[in-house]
Amino acid sequence: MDQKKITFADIAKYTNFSKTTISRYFNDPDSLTVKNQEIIAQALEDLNYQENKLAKIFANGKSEFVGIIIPNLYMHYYAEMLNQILNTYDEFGYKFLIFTSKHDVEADRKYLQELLAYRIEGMIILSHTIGSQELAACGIPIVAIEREDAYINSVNTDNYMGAVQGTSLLIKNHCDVLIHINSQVAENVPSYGRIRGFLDTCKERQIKHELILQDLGHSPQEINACMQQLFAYITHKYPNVKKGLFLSNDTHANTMLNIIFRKYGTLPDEFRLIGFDDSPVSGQAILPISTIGQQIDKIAHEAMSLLVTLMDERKKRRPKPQTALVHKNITPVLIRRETTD
Amino acid sequence: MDQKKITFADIAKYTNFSKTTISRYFNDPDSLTVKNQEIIAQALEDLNYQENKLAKIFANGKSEFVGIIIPNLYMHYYAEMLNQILNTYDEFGYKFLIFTSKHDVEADRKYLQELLAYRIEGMIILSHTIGSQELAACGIPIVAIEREDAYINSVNTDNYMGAVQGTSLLIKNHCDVLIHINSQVAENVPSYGRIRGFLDTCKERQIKHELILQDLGHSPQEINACMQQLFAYITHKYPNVKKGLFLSNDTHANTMLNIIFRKYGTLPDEFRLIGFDDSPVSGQAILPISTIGQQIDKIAHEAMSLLVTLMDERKKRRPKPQTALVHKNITPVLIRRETTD
DNA sequence: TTGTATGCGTTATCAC
DNA sequence: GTGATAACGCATACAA
Repeated sequence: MDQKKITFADIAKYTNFSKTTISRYFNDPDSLTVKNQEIIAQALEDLNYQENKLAKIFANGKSEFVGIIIPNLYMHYYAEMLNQILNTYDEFGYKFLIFTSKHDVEADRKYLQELLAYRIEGMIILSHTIGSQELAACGIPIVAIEREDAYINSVNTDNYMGAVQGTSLLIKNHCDVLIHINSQVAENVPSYGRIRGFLDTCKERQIKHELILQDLGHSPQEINACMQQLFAYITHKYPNVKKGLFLSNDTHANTMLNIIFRKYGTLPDEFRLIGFDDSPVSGQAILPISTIGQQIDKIAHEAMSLLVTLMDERKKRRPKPQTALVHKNITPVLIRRETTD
Repeated sequence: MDQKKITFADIAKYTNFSKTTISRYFNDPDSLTVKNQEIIAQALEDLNYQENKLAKIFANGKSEFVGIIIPNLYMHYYAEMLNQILNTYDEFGYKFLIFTSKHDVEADRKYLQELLAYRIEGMIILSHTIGSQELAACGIPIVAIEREDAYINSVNTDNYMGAVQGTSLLIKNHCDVLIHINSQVAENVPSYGRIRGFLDTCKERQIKHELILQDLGHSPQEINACMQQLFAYITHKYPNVKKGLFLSNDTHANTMLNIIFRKYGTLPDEFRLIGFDDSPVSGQAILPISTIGQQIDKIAHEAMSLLVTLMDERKKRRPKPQTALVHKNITPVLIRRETTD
């Protein structure tokens, strides 16, 4: 097909310029006469030149690569986040080298080394395995999204505010008792804010509430079994009162809704329900589920924007080392659908 | 943090070997004495060496990059496919450079050029915008997944077989009339096989059927409106007979199921329903939906496996140009859940 | 088993 | 405005 690639040397020979001039044509065209620009442009056409970014990177040290380590793409949240991050290419021009975490620190460390070997200029991390202190030691700008971030920058959903909004809505719906169902999240993870937001709001408003923290299973079957059991527990413990259920995410909310709906053929007034994430399932449920919508597009953009700032600083002749960490919060939006009034 | 990077030259100086020997330590360690291996290993530790793959790639011309152009990550099918492709890293070692298509030929051409500039060794394409003839002209191995593939290799779901299985199940369920609802897919796209499979099976089994091909909308609202209208049409046209509905995908099937379920509080015996894809929504529906499961993991693995074979061939001293295109089909699996007997 | 010399395709630093 | 030359960090003949 195409034999050996055309290089600046070929173009230089063809045009009787030097390689330097060809290089300048690409990096500082105005330093050439218009006429010579045209000559070179024509030569590029004639020889069918294809630029070699690897050589360019190698020569100037700017890889324009950003590394990503993300837990999986099975969960819509992560898939959409990656989607939005990839979309920043058109604005910032950085390419992404992506690894999915195997929830195994050693494997992730290997991926990290591989990324570093490719001279990534910065990194966005969503995986939880490697501690932020270890990450900070890499010596490149790093931005975390929804994970422990004690020693690195981060952009997160304002989980606390989201929980306050959701809890407040359930209170406005005149629920007698509020129940928050979640798994046992660590306190240093941003999403722990959902629990704090729920508790604070309930206490402040002096409303009866219960916090249920337990393993909710991983497979659909396990989740279903858990929700089934929790439904039995809740209906037995709180009969004849209006129950406001705040689930940790939309998948759990949907599972719970299905259990209730199958039993009553509707969502009885006795139950109000709210999820978290605004994932597709919340809108496609048998009854569209009210939820807290994370602004994934904004989070992705803020993360890349912050990262680009940090990477740019590092490219300067006398880069100031980053002094204070940045932890940015993005406010979520309450989405009222049919499982709340 | 870390000043300038350690290179082979530094290690060579430190150990009194030559750069060549250091290089060999990495690429052919057995050619060194065990003792010298240890000396170098120690030096690597002492100096905290970090390998530079960019330099390596540049020197030997093997980028170990595979390019991907994929429509989006919003649809679960694409997200999971990308997930599975990324997972092949552990087996094949290729890194991926990924772009999401903007459904704009010019934008996609730009991405393609960018990928080529990074000297990708091969490419997996799921985007539809660029014709396969143009892609074939790139001069690198390319494997298509579920798109027009006249001039390039491909790995696809056996859509025809999937449709045959689904249609047969509906027939086995004693449906009086079979209805396939799909959008107007082009005949040169693999998923058109679903339509052929449906029609052929119905004709062969001499069963009453109807093929509904129309724009089904893109937003959840549009889809819901379409399904609502189709439901009215179907119930009016086929009253008092058992209707077997074969929807083009699980999202559509779920929307239709919700409409039926909200109306009757159950899925009446008069309706049997089957979707396509085995996406999460099919299992999380108010009634778990029967569906045709695409073996995304297998497709991804086959695609990479094929691509690796082609890329390897090209690295040989006298590579044979690929003679015949490979078009591989992966059989889907029928998943019987609660919307069929 | 180890070393020398050269090449990979750009950019960067000086010259002119 | 343009050119010669030296990096950049590693791989690979070819020697020894």
